[in-house]
Amino acid sequence: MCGGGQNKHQCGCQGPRMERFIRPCMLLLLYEKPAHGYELMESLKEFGFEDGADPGLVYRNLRKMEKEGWVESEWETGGAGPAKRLYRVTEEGIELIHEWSQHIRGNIEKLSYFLERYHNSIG
Amino acid sequence: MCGGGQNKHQCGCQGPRMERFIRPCMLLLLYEKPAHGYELMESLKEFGFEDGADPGLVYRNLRKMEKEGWVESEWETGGAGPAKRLYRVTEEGIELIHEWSQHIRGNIEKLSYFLERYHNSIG
DNA sequence: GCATATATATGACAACAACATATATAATAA
DNA sequence: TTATTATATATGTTGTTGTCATATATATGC
Repeated sequence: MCGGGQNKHQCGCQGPRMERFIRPCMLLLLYEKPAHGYELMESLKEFGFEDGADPGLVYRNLRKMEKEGWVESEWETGGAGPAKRLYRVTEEGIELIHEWSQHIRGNIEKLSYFLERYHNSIG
Repeated sequence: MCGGGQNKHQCGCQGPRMERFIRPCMLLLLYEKPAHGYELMESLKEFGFEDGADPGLVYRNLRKMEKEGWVESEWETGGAGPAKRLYRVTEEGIELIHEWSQHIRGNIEKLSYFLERYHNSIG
């Protein structure tokens, strides 16, 4: 999210990065429409990955989530360009989206508490 | 925040953890009142670090932030118990709190976008 | 023929949370 | 008196992860 690299920001604060936020985003995108990695890199911009997500991050997460059984893939040959691996979310992955949403809700509350407290003491 | 360890949750989702959220929280606490590490471990509970933050995490972050010039410390001997290192936030650290708050605001927006989209497609 | 866009993949490195453990001091309970 | 607990700081080790660089291959446009 921030902290140098492709999602730079000006201050030296380096955080918080919310590293694994990319995973629920990817699952939700795949729920909406099966897609391949290159496509996800683009559409992740909508979730705040400003310059498009890092390819290594996307592909490795897809591999890992497939290993975990959250997504499944099939090769798509015969289209334009090189062969693409089409991913779709599994039932298990869909359950995970629901659980993740709960945690994201909790994280919003925690971040909001920080902001509230910040305003009361400094802001 | 979640993802195993001291801040466990039941689902296997492992994220997002928002790792470095501890740093702005520590700075804000030190702005409100100079404190030592052991004290911070306790008061971090108020920010959602449920079982109290990990000692290693707290002390290493204090060291690192002192190295960066965001906090400064002095030994406090002569009280009850072992000597404690009293930390206070520097001017530079205070500026950082402001910048961090902006990013936290941004992160809330991103997480909220996820939730909104989640509700529109599944929830 | 050559550059570019598309598409997937991996190697290397640094940052960080997580967990375990070591240390010392004072107060309290047995 | 001894053992235990609370206080307080610190470090070593491991696994995960983001980041960056790079390798590979295919199709399209110039």
